[in-house]
Amino acid sequence: MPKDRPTKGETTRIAIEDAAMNLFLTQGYAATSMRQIAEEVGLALGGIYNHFSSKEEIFAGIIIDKHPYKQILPAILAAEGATAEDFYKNAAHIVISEMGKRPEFMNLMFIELVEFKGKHGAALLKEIVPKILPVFEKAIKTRKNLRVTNPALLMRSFIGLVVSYLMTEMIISNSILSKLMPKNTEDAYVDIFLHGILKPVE
Amino acid sequence: MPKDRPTKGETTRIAIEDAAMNLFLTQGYAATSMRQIAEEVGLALGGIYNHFSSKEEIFAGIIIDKHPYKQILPAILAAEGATAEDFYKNAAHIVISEMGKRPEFMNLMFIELVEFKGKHGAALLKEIVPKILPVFEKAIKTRKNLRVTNPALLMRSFIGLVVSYLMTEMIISNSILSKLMPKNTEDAYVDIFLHGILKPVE
DNA sequence: CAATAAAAAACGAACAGTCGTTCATTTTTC
DNA sequence: GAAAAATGAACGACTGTTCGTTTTTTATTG
Repeated sequence: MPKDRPTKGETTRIAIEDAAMNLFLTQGYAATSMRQIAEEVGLALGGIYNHFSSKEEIFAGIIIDKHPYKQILPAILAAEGATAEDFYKNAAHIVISEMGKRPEFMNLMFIELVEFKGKHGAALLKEIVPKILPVFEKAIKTRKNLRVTNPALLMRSFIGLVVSYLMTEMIISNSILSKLMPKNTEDAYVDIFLHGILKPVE
Repeated sequence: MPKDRPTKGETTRIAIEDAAMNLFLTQGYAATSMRQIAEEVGLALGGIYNHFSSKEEIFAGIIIDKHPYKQILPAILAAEGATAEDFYKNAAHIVISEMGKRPEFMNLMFIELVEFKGKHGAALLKEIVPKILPVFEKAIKTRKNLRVTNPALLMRSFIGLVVSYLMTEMIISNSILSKLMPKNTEDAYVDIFLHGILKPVE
């Protein structure tokens, strides 16, 4: 059954989200006006309100529809076959590199936290968690060399690894600290997650 | 020599920063107006501009003057005497607990990233890094059981640990994931930093 | 201690915009 | 021909900043 071609309304709705996202990312949420969004889409100001009932609703739509986890998730699942060490190493590199390609999305999530205190982020998690958690559950069951056996904790620390790497990268990149960093910081950072900062007892 | 009592201007300047900080934290930066700040201080709108030349300058002043690292730093330095493992465990708990007492400051740094793309954060790092980096340098020199021997990397991953814990805590606290978390997540999280997620090879 | 002059601080009105949202009306799509 | 989409004007309110003026504070004299 061939998919119906999208209606005019659906096309416009997507165009509004695209334009608004670019403006939010480059200028911030509060600094972006509905007039700017309308102009970018090629619409009169009032026309937007046929598709979204408010500025906040546009933002919420973007968070759900445009988050890169939709591209990242299949890549993580494909990395599942290797050893536990390789799996986490590969998965971490995939996520960091995919998110690194779209550093704006970190900004989008920060905007979410600052402007809406996590309201829309919780909705996103509700969608993502059930899809990702089983990956960690399975990894724990099939791999015997994991110290961490709680799936939620493992997942949280994995997300924490990625978030903290990307966030410190953002903070540090303009500062004096970047000169002090070793090359291959990403590898070293992932390695700390895998092996910790301590030598094993001898 | 007794310290001169503060001048009227200094007192007012601090009052403005206090009022503005509370408003920025509860309402966000963009949503807070100069009129609100003035009213909170008990000042006419124009009076603020005798102390700060712009809204952004107020924010920059807050970042420098009010950041809790001034309270946290001495506590970290006091934890220096123990073993490497104890030191990082204690230090992490201190920072997490001190920052946890003021979760608003995470928000303040997010606002900084979103609104000013790290501009004022870099100024803060310039002040903090020279004070903290020696702690990690000394720890590496005097403790032999550290796998990580680059001070900047060790410091970054330590900051990353704290940031990622606090941030995932913020994100998760309203979501379904919080129900799945084990008790003592903070301990377990710090433990992953210390020992990694993998068992040592046997 | 008291009178002073200069500097700092506070006032309050005004400027020149921008903002999100609404709505009756017309046009386009289905 | 009914429903959806687009129009464009209007509303009422709020924005950061400036500036001439008045008041208060501060430091220096007698």
